[in-house]
Formats: sequence, C-alpha cells, structure tokens
Amino acid sequence: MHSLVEENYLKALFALSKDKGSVSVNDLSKHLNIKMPTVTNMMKKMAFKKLVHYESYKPLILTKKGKKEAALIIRKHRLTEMYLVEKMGFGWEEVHNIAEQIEHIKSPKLFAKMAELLDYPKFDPHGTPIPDINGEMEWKAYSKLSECKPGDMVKMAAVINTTDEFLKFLNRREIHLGLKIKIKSVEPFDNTMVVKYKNHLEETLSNTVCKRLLVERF
Amino acid sequence: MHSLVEENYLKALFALSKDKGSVSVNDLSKHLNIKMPTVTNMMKKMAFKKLVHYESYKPLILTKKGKKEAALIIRKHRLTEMYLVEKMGFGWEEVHNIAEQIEHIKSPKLFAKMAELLDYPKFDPHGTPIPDINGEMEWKAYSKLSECKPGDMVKMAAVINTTDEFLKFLNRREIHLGLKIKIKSVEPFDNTMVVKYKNHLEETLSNTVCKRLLVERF
DNA sequence: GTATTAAGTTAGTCTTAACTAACAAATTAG
DNA sequence: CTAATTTGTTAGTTAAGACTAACTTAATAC
Ligand SMILES: [Mn+2]
Ligand SMILES: [Mn+2]
Ligand SMILES: [Mn+2]
Ligand SMILES: [Mn+2]
Repeated sequence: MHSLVEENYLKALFALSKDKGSVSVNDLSKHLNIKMPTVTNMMKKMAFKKLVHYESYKPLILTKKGKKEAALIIRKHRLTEMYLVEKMGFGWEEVHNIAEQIEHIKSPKLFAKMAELLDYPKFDPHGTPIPDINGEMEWKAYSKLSECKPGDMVKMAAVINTTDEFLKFLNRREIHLGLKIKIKSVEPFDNTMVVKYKNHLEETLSNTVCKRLLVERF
Repeated sequence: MHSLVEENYLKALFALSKDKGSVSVNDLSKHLNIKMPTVTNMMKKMAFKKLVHYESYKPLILTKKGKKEAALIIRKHRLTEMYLVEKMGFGWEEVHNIAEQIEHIKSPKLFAKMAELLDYPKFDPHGTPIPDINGEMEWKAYSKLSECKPGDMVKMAAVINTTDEFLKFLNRREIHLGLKIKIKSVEPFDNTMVVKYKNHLEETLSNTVCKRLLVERF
C-alpha cells in the first residue's frame, strides 16, 4: 500500500498529464508546492515501485499501474464529494477539502457502500466523471459555454477549475448542474455573454466565467 | 493542531487513565505497541505542548487540555461509528477500523453535520457515551450482566471490549442493544448463565461473555 | 553557435517518529 | 536490607519526506 504522500504525487501526476501524457519535474514541483529535488527523489522511489517511468532529464510518465492507482484515488475523492452533497446536504463548494482527506481512507467497504447508496453515480457534484472500480473513466463531449453562439440553448453539464470562490459565485447567480441556459448575445470586444435562465432574464457572464462552464447543446 | 500520531497517544492516555487517573510509560508503550524510549520522548514533546504532565519516573497524567482534546477525538470516533451504522447500514462489528481513520479528519463541519443528521446522539453503536462538543461525557450506572441474579430482567445497554469476534459472536446469537434478557439460572461452579430473550428460550453464556455485557435492570 | 537562462540532479541537512543498546532508578522478593 | 527484577531514561541510529546549496544538462536567445 502507498503512503498518503505517494497518493498525492500520483494524483498530481495524473491531473497534470491529462493532455500531454507526461509531466515535467518542474510542473509537478509547482503543483504540489514541493521543491524540485524532493520531487526527483520521490520519482526515483515511485519508479522503483513501478508507478512512474523515470529517466534523468526526461518527462515523467505514469505507468499503467500508476494511472490505475491514481484513478482509484480520484474515484474515492469524487464518490466522497457526491456522497457529501447528495446524502449529507453539503454545498458543492464545501466538499473538496473534506474529500481531499477522506480519499486517503483505507476501506474498500466504505467506498463500496457510498457507491451503492448513491446508486453507482457516474459524475461528481461538479459534473466531473467518477472513475469506475477498474479506474476507467471517460469525459463526455461537452462544449465550453464560451464557445457557444447567440441563440444556442444549452444545459449546464460540468464546472472546470472548481475553486470555492467560483462555486460561490455560481451559487449567488443560482447556476447549477442541469440548468438550461439560453444565450442572448455575445459582446464581440471581450466575449462577455448575456444569458437567460430560470427567472434570471438577463445575466452577464465574463469570458473567464464562460470558459469554466461546460455545457451540452440540445 | 496535532499530528495523527499525537492524537493516537492522546486517545491511548485517555483510555488507559480511565480508572487510576494516570498511566505508566510501560502500559502506554504496550497499548500502542511502541517501545518505551519512543514513548518517553513523545511524552516530553507533549508535555511541552501542555497536553500531559510529565516528570521523570512519575506516572503520566493528562492535563485538562489533553483530556479535552482526547475526548474530542473520541467524540469524532464515536459519532463516525454511529453515522456508519445508522446512516450507511454497516454492522456494529464493521465500524471501528473505519472510525479509527476518520477520527483524524480535520473538518469541524463534517462532524457537526454527522451529529445533526443523527439528531445529536448520546451513545455510539456499542452503547458507549459520545462526548459532547466540550469534551464532556458521562457513563450511566450500568451493571455487568455477570453481576445479575437468576430471575432478574435486564436490558442490554452497552458492550465493553468490543472486538470484531465478540460482536460477531453476539450477532450469531441475535444479541443487540436494547434487547430484554431474563436470567434463568447461574451455574455456581463457573458462573455460566442460562438466559432467555426474544425467541431464544435457553441460551448459555459463559462468564467471559457476561462480564463484557453492560445492562440496565428494570 | 556560443552565451544565458531554465530545468533537473547531487550532496548534505533537518524533523518526526520510530528503533536498539546501555545505563539508572524504582520496585519487589527473599 | 540487600539482591534481583522491572521500569524508565539517555544516547545513538534509521527511514520518510521535506529543505538548501552547488553543480550539470537542456533549452532559448542573440
Ligand atoms: Mn474535488
Ligand atoms: Mn469534484
Ligand atoms: Mn471504536
Ligand atoms: Mn464504539
């Protein structure tokens, strides 16, 4: 079994290698707020454990094993977030820090029970997919709200870059997953959008916000 | 804030000093499965933090602060056990190890929510009292089943020395908290009891078992 | 294509929390 | 009351995971 520290390195490697498939020591160091020499050392240790492919001066690549174990920790994180929101009544802005701790609990039974009580959820409270018990996960083909055109009718599907502040911002505007939104207009200068939803007849959203909202067209 | 390790020393000190009010380094060492020199060192560190009164060669005594912090960890442990049983459907024999981990989660909100959802429970699934938010707790004046006499009618109130094996033993005999038990006879030689409850018309319980069951007379 | 800058590694140090070996104090036995 | 045993302490070591300082390799700039 891995230490809590190793689990956090795994998660960071997994998150950062989303696009390129590999991560630099520097990026990992910045993401974890841990100095580069410490990261190098840990990578050697994790290479020995077959969690990561490591060669001096080369980018870091998770092994198949490393990828699966990372996904299983993320599964525990997201199941926990969903459980806290659905079964305990927490807001979607309150659950990340608690899940960050509970994801390290060693108890297959606990997470199996959460999954069962939630009826095997596919998404967490932020619309992010929950990896299955084998560590498999797939994103649906969502669009960013920022890429939509005036007249489009869309449904809120997921939030990316989910900080407390951003989620509270969305709360204040009553924007939540599943919400149907109509795009009224787009300011060509700065791509600010004017949208309409529920009883909000004219809400203005900056491009910064719109780039963080994933939607389904329909 | 204290480390997970310090929290476990606090709990052990609290548990072991139940009767005498103090603990020997030796007892603590055995209880935690940690060698005596390590314990001595940690006691000096915790004395510096005002969690324990430490003087060379003298018994260890928790400070008021130490006692309160220990009780608050135990509160988290027992709230968790109760939550797992009442809200998630775990058996009373399954929850201790999970609670042993969750008790270290740093999130006042999580435990406040558990308490709220459980309607501020006073006892855990084993009948043990849950300390309140100020670390205050009191045991009711229960008797051991082993101290009861033939003819007595009692109600199961709590289990002491709650190992998985013992709790599974009770499960097999359908013995649970709140159960009404009538003492039919006591074998004078070894204090074995013959008892009757629900549809169990004649169940024989060894003295070892009876000493671990706390009951209320009525 | 060399010089500068950025990224990565090596070597050595620190802290926490464990250990063993050796010694000292306290307790218990005779 | 002394001797043996148990309990507790001191000193020194170890492993994990962090750090800084110094050096090396790779990338970028001119
Ligand atoms: Mn999260
Ligand atoms: Mn999430
Ligand atoms: Mn317990
Ligand atoms: Mn309990």
